[in-house]
Amino acid sequence: MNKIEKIYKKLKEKYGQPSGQWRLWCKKRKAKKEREEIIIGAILTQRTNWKNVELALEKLKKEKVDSLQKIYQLGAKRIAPLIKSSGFYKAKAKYLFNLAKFIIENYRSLEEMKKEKTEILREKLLSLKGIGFETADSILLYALDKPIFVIDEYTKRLVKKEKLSENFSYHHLQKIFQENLPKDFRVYQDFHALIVIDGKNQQKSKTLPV
DNA sequence: ACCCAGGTGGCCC
DNA sequence: GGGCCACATGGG
Repeated sequence: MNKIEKIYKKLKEKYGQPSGQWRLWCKKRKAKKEREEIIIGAILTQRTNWKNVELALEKLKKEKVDSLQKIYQLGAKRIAPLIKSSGFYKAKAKYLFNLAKFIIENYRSLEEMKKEKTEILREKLLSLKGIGFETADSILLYALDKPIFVIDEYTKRLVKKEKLSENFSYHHLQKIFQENLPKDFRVYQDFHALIVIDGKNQQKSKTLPV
């Protein structure tokens, strides 16, 4: 067992079977198992507290804007006021609309989208404005169950802490994780979820008085 | 009153 | 390839 796998095992022992915890942590997002909401959340959470994203998702739900189709119909201008709480809301409204438009016009549904080859899909997502590596990979992994490891701020902190690499470029870190783990989207989903849970846990203990 | 949060694009050198 | 800034809100 390599070092990466050991860390995965350790986190699993510490926090239990992750999917349950993950679901607990982002209840709203996973409870309904709405893949479209995962996609919407992936945009809204950019450089933003998850709490503020939740407020925006609730607002969208309240206004019955609960699908990519609806976002596509409404357009960016009408989406913007609904997602204010997530910050950068004018930009994010455009990004969301563009993404919804891309998916609806090219695939009509996520099931159809899923059939496209992962590498092609990734390229296409990355070509959209507002979708960078992390957002593209989050969509591929969590909304489409593609075996692509997501690198985010928490993952970088883990790499630093465990001294897994000196090179912190996105591509390099992604390569390290993917080469040292079975190519299984469930493993990637669970592991990344655990990294986030552990990261938030560390943050919390850091702010508490000693 | 500050400071931060699960990023991204545009511009500069 | 890397450094810096705008994008904006809600919570500690």
